[in-house]
Amino acid sequence: MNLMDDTSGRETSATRTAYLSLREMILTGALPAGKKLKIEELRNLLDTGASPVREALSLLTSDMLVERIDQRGFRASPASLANFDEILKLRSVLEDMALRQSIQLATADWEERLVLSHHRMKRLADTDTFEEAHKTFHMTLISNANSPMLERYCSQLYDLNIRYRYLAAGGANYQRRDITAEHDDIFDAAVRRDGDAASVALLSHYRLTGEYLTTQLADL
Amino acid sequence: MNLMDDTSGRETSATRTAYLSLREMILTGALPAGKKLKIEELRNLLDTGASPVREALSLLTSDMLVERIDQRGFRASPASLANFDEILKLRSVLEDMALRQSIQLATADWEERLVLSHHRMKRLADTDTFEEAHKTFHMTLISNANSPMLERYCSQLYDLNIRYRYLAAGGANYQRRDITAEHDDIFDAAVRRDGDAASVALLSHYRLTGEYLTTQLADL
DNA sequence: AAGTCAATAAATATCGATATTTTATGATCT
DNA sequence: AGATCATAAAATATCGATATTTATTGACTT
Repeated sequence: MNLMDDTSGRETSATRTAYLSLREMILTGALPAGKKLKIEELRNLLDTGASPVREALSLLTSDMLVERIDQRGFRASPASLANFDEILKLRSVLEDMALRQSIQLATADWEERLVLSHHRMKRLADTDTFEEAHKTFHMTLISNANSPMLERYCSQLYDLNIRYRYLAAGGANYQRRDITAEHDDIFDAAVRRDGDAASVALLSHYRLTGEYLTTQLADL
Repeated sequence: MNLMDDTSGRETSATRTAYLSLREMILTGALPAGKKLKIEELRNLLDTGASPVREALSLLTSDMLVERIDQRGFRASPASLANFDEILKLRSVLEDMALRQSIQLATADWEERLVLSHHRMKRLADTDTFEEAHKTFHMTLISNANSPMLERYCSQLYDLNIRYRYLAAGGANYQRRDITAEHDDIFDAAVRRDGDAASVALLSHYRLTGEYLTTQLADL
C-alpha cells in the first residue's frame, strides 16, 4: 500500500533496464571488449539483483555483444579487425537486400517516414542524439521490406558496428568525409524508388566507412 | 565429499541442459508454436529450478525460437507461412554467400571433412540421427568461409527451418524427391571447387524444399 | 629456484521464498 | 442482463542465501 506516485521507471522490468544499460555500456566502450563481466560488479554498478543481471547478459549473448563461458561467467565480446570486416560484409549484403525490398514495396506512408527520419537526422547533426537519429534513418530505409527477421539482423549488425566507431574515435567523432551527402544520395534514390541507385549509394557509404574505420583500427 | 562417480551429466550446467531440452522440444513441436511457456510447468517438465529455466528461455529468445513479453512471460515463437518464406529467402542468400567463400578458401582439410560428413549423412539415411548428420553436412559445407557470424546465422536459420519440416510432416518424413541426388550435386561441385555450380545446386535444393513445404503448410 | 599440490578465497550457478503484476472470478450497481 | 469494479488466484519477476565450481595463494618437495 505504498504511494507509488513516482511516475518514473514504471512500465519496465529490472531485466530490461539492466539490458539497456549494459548494452549501452558495451557499445560505447564503458565496458571494454573482452572484459570479464562479473555479476557482483555489475550488480553494484546497476544497483539491482543478480537475477536481472544474469538474464540481461543472457539476452546480450543473443546480440553477440556478450559471450558466455559455461561455468565461468560472461565477458564482453572481443573485438578484432576480422570481426569488423565480417560485420561490414554482412551488413552490406543484408541491408542491400532489405533496401531493395523496401523500395520494391514502397508506399506513401513509408516515404513520409523516410522524409521525417532523414530530416531529423540532419537537424541533429553534431548533437549527442545524432547516433540515435542515424540509426533510425537506416532502419527506416529498410523498414518497408516486410521482413522482421531481416530487420532484426540489420539492427543487430548496426549495433555491433557502433562499437567499432567508438573504438576508433572514442565517440561521435565523425570523419572528414561528407557523410551528409552520402546520406542524401541514398535518401534521394530511395524516394525516387530507384533500387539500383539506392543500393549503389548505400554500398558506397559502407565501403567508405569501412575504409576509414579500418585505418583507424589498424592496431586492433 | 560425496562419491560423484557417475560419469554422466558432468561437464554441463543446468542452464545448458534446460536450453538443449527446450530447444529440442520446440523444434520438434513437443512445445507447439505460439504456446505459452509457463515457468512452473517447464520447471516440472525438466525437473530443475526456475533460474535455469528462465535463463534458457532468454537464450532461446536469441535463436528466435522463443518470444519474451515483458512482465508477461515467454511463449514459443509463432509459425507462419510468411515466416517460413523469410527463413528460406535469408538462408538462400546467406548460405550461398558462405558456400562461395568456403569454396574460395578451400583446403585439403576442409575437403576431407566434407567427404566424411557427406558419407555419414548417406549412411544414416532413414535413421533418427539423420537429422543431425544432415545439419552437420550443411554446416561443414560453409565451415570454411572463415566467418563465425555467418555460420551462426546459417545455423540459426537451419534450426528455424527444422521446425517447419516437423510441422509439415510430423517428423523425419522426407519427401518423394531424390534428396540424395541433390546433396550429391552440391557435394560434387564443392569438391570440384566450382563455386557457381555449387551455388546453383544449393539454391535449387532450397527452392525445391521450399516448394514442397509450402504446399504442405498451406493451412498455416 | 621451479614446480606441484593442498588450502583458501572468489565467483558462478542454483535454489527457495517473496513481492509484483497480470489474469480470472464474481458480486454490485444501473 | 450487461458492464464495472473490487477481490481472489495464478503467474512472473526479483531477492537473498547456499552449494559448486573455478581461480589464487603459499607452503612443501625435489
